[in-house]
Amino acid sequence: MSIIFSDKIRSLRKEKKIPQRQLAAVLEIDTATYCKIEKGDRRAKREQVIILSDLLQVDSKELLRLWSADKVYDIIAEEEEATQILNVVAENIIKYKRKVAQA
Amino acid sequence: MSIIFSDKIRSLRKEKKIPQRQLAAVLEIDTATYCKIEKGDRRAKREQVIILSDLLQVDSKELLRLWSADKVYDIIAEEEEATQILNVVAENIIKYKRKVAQA
DNA sequence: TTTTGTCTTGACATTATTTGGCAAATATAA
DNA sequence: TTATATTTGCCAAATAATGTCAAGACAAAA
Repeated sequence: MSIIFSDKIRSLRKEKKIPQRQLAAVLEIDTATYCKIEKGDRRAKREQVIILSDLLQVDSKELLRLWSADKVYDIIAEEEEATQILNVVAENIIKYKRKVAQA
Repeated sequence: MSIIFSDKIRSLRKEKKIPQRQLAAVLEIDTATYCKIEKGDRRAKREQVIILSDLLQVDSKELLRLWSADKVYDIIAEEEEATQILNVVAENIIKYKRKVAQA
């Protein structure tokens, strides 16, 4: 798994000197589970990311961006044409936006 | 589900006037399953994409690119910051490449 | 309209993947 | 050492994805 997201929350947590236990408690999950999230072994849930952004005092949009990026990265990391794939996606997002604008 | 990939194979198939039944046979799946792949209800497997590129006489790299793009699109389509997410991913790909180059 | 072949859909069982917790192990700090 | 924090392996439960069957829809031709 990728570490784009997990690296970020780990460094933020250490910065603020909060133990995993404490964040895990608020998220209502086991410490072990939280640990795995921070190591990139488990994926946080969307709502958890939002709660975390609050606890770690960081913009939730930024954290969600990294969280999504992580998922994308996992898909294309092994592909040789990773960058081209991103281009294809970008094109299609634009295409879709046009469609929506028309409607 | 997204249609970046499915639209492509559908138009190629129609161009060549091949019935779904025939492609399904080579892929050793049910016609219904193939239909769903072409409608974007089911995901083709990697090997199936390669077989398809052969049957449809198209570069397998191109088809795989669309196939991957589809998966990525599904993840970020609902996100408001879709484009920014792609940027984050692109940055991290570059970062990783640097690391590999160093090693 | 009926027939024929093609395509599509929904429901379902099967399989694969992901999840969270527990307990034990390891690391770090006091 | 003792206490606290983090990590790991393993399991069961939950969730998601897959493929098939059977039935329906659709289109072209007879």
